[in-house]
Amino acid sequence: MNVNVRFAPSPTGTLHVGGIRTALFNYFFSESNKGTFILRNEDTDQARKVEGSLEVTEQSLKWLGVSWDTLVTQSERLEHYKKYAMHLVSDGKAKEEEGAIRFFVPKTDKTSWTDAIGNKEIIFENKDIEDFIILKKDGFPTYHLANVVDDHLMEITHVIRGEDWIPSTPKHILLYQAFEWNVPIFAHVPNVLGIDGKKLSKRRGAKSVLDFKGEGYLAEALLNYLMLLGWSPKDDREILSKEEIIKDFSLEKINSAPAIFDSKKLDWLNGEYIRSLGDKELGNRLLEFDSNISNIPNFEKYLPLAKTRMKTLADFRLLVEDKNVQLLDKQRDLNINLEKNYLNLKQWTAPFILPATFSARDESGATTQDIYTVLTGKPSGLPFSEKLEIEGREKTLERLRKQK
RNA sequence: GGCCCCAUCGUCUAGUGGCCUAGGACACCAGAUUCUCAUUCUGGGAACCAGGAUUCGAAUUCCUGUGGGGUCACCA
Repeated sequence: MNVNVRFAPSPTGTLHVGGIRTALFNYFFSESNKGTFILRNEDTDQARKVEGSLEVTEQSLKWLGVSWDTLVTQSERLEHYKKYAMHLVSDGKAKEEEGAIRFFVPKTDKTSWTDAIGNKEIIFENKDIEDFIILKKDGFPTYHLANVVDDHLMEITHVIRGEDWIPSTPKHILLYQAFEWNVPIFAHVPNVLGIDGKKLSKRRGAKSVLDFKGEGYLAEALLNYLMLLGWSPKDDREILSKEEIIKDFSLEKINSAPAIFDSKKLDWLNGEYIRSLGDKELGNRLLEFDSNISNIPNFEKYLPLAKTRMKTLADFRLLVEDKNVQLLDKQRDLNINLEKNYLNLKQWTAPFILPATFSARDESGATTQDIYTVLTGKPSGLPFSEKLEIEGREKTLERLRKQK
């Protein structure tokens, strides 16, 4: 199958996860059919344009490992839109109106198409569709015109976009028919909803893709999670690499119902990906995420201990760093006993630290959680014997003395 | 409100007339392992929106209702 697809964001803000999922569907559809993938910057709205939006989109895509074949910008293609708009005018299908050009919808008949999502026919009565502007008086095209002209010129075979475009699809089809062009296949993918059940939007606090990066999510985990939202492989697999998705991807397997974004499952997946990383690789990812982590002495030694306890890369620092708290009486006793036992310890290694710590605990009538509180300021954390071995005797004793 | 889309456990989903007393995953609960917390392992509760119709048989097909969502710009 010959496949050409495009992802066409407008540069009016940062790309959130709903938008990126549409990009992902385009990308994987193109990849699995060895097609081409165009990134099209739809900057035809002068007023709403936000500087830097395209760059953020590119960064987001790159971070996720999504590549595109060409980048085109609509504001550089104004003459095309104008030319085709004038065609319509001279054919009597559109008319100049106060400096703008309006397309006339034939009010009889119906317009329909078979949508690839759910393989269903969607029908609109033409009388319900209003005449619409195709070229604005500032000389820029509206989405409808620019989209149809570009999709035709770029030989787009499959238009994969959000389902909020369904109501304007008949307008686009009417335009294709007016130009006597072939109509591409439409695949309207359901929206991603927030926990409130409403469409994700920046206004309602939808996070951008780069926000997830900043919070310590792994690109492959986010990508995996997003693909599971509304799409599923043939079997029960949940953890899928890019290659596996490319192998399995098809439009037919996209669900026709909207999906709610559930961060709990993302957290789980991210943890799974973190645990699957080798220590060295995890260390590199941590440094990329936060270069200050290199200031933690022997930070790489904590990796095997922290790995099973992390949901995001940001958790590492939280796990390793200690806190200061006010001790209870029995914890104060424990503190004293620990200092005594540690001073006399023959060897500062985990197998020695462990029994010495427990005997101090028993002498002071404390609990194991008290040990963690005294040693780290937190009721739980990395296994103390190994953690203390890494930190060294001096640092440990210093803490015990200070909080006496 | 008009038009359009959608409807399986709390969430993501499998399921395209009999394999379904509905499967998997997350989350949740319980137990095991464990130096805490996690990880890991085992087990558990949890769903076909409602009502009609078609059929020997319906989660799967068709109607109606209800609910949710989207869209109604010289914005995309």
